[in-house]
Amino acid sequence: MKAQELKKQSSVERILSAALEIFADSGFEGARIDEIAARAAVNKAMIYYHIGDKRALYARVLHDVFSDTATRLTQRVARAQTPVKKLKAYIRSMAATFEQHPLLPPILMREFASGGRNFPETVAEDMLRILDTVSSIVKQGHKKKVFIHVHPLVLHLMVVGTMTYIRSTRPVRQRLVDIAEKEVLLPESEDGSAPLADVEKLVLRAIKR
Amino acid sequence: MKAQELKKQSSVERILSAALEIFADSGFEGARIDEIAARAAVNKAMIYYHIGDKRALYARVLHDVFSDTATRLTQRVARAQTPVKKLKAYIRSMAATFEQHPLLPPILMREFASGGRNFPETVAEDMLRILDTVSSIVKQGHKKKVFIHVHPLVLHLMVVGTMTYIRSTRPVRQRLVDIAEKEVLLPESEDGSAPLADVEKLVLRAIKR
DNA sequence: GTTTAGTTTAACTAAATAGTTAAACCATAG
DNA sequence: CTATGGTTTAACTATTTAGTTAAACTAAAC
Repeated sequence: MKAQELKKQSSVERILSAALEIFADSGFEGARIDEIAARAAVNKAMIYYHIGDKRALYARVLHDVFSDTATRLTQRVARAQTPVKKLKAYIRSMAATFEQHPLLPPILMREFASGGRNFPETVAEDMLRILDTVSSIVKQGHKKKVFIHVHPLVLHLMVVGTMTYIRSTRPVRQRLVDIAEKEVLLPESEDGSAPLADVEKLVLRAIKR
Repeated sequence: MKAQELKKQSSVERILSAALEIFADSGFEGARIDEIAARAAVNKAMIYYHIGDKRALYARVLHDVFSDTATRLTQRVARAQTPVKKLKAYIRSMAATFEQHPLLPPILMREFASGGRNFPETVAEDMLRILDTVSSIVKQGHKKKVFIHVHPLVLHLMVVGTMTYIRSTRPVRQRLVDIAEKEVLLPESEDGSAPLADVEKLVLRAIKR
């Protein structure tokens, strides 16, 4: 690859990385283009030159973060044989997504709080595919008398809600520790994975017959 | 009460109500003082005169919304006798809070996404009291061999996460319906309460021995 | 009717903000 | 070395935004 292309790619990657962090931290409206440029160590005109305006930048960031989430989840679930295994595959796939994109939870939360008005269309379609998958798992499991009857949406929101809250509330909880020494932090090395094992265990117990 | 005081109170109430809606919809940074004033049908200088700057307004709104949440929850739980009844009391009290303050979920989600940097100190203290209560319920239940061992924080985030997601994702889900006729809306009359019955049932099943 | 204190307003200020532009710079081709 | 196209930059523009102020208005006290 030409040095010039590498140079461009480096700039674009730094811009996207900085944008993701700042959109996650401040939301679309609260994010400042100058701040993104400063964090990417580029002149802000480069953002407009390489990517586009603020909204185009945001859409690009969301696209990158959501990229293949639904596809990977549905494929992983398809490979599992039994409803219980499918459910575990679904939960683990969601957990892997958040593991790979730790800044996704705050972005999801803000978008949900805003009615998803900044979501690209592809993200909406991906959500439908994921819900279809969850619906299929739950219905199969109920049919085989392995799961109780549960609304797939409630189950999905329980899984996503719990995982994103565990991840996103950590700074707030750290603040609580500064107020009073309390069990509000989960073990450091586990905030990414072990609580998600808890989530899997609790969810399975919730719906298994 | 004097007519002048009534007039003032009316203005202040309209300002606070408009501010709550707009802070819920756009967050602290995304909210516009001119928009809040327009919605309250007041000149924006009145906001500064009666309440203060943007941050003071936000703190006031949060204070009003969080008002007594922790107190009412701890009192309600204290009145229950058994761990199972205490757990139900806790879940129902959270549900009642969100029922009474439907704009609280999006505000909570944004604040958590922002590390709670705009939370007043009293809110942080209230969260600790709530977590203490949940911890006590879970420990008593485990001691009496009614509940499995579960980290109280994970349980609490599961309850709050599920409830706030159910409430806050409704506009996004409505948009999904516009894309494809799918079961992504919960029954209209139930979006406030029946899913919360589901949450109670699922949570109980998750941790009961 | 006058005075007073509180409420409300139009107009304003200073700073912040997204976005643009012409020019400088740089790597590559010839 | 020169020309070219792409990248980067400093400076800029227009608009938005939070916050302020002096004056007008209003209700109540005297």
